[in-house]
Amino acid sequence: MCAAMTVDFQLGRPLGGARIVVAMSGGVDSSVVAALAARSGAEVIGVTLQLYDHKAAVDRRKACCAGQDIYDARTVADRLGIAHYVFDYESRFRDSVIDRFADEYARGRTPVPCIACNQSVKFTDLLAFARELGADCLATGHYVRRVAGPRGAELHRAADPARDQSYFLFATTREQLDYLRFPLGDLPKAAVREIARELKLAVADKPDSQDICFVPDGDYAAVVKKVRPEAAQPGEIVDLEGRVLGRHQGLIHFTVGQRRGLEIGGRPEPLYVIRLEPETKRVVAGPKSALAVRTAHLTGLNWLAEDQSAGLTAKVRSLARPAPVRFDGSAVHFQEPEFGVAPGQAAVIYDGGRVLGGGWIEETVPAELALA
RNA sequence: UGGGGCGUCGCCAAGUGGUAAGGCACCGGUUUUUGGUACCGGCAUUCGCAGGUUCGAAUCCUGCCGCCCCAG
Repeated sequence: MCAAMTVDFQLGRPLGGARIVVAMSGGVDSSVVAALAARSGAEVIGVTLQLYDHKAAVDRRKACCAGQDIYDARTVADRLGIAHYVFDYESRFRDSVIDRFADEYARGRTPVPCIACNQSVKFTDLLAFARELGADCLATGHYVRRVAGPRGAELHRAADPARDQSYFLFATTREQLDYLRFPLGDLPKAAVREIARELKLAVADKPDSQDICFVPDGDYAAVVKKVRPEAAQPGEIVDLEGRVLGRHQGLIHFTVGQRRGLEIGGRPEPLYVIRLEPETKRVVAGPKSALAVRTAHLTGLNWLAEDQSAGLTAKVRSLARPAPVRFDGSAVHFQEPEFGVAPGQAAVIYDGGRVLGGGWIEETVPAELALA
């Protein structure tokens, strides 16, 4: 058995009498968390949430929390000999995640449903439920580190930078973080799969989840259209001077920074979506240089640290390398122009590996204007 | 129906006798618990059409068709 088989659940007391609730999605990661918890000696309760109609997603093996995944989670729980509950959170998920997702697109913004889901369904509803069960903590399979600091729990990037999911957790409150545990934050993905194989978990070789879990076939626009039919109005594609370049089949198909899908050729440089204008239904397109952004104004700020001093970095998308920024209390100012910063996305602020907090991007200031 | 110019992939465009560059668009893949970006790969046996010259033509000649400009 490898050393990783033992993890610290940071409970500050013997695990013998402890109770841990594990959020089990049916994937490898949360299955391994459940396994590690079961090994710790604590009483473990696995909980799986049914989030959307699994009939529509029956073939979505890569997604999470539909029929097959619930079955997988149960199978793992049975193998581990832990209790397992499945709860129907469909309506809650629809209200707080899917509808919000559609509303944002209808407003010409680009939502991050995974953050909305963590904020509401997972870290509010499920967390409250875990408390009701008398659990000492709620453990999840997120790749992020919870570090006990001098002033309480801190949120840090995962040890494996390629897997880090801290971007999706910026909105976690201190109170939630206090109760949450992320046993995988120190492990490389390969080690997690290794553990799953050693324990002969049926999900050991299950593909990683990707894309938006409730969107079949990657066609998110179809979901938006279904929820907000009026959001699919066609309109004009114009250049920065307002000249009409073409037409589009609805703002919901576009996001700031997007290149493909405009279907406008015959020019020397690629064309990118510079901004969306929901009032006029116009997509404004331009050269890459017009995407350069110097400042992003944030709303819905959440802070996990007291200190917001200089020397910070920020990410405006999960996969980006953190970029040096200055934060003035409501906006981040990029040292170097940042490209493809879309309203509706999150800006997450770091101090080295630690997540200090972040907010939702309300609007951005083009680099050219910022210089003026 | 005088003169001139042009017609090469969906768009722009190299190539003027030696066997079809490139860009944009599009398609596919890689990456990825958001959207997107980026990267990699694919994409005209054929050059308005029909003949002719030539070992060989998109490139030369002839005719036709179409478009543009200047004159009328």
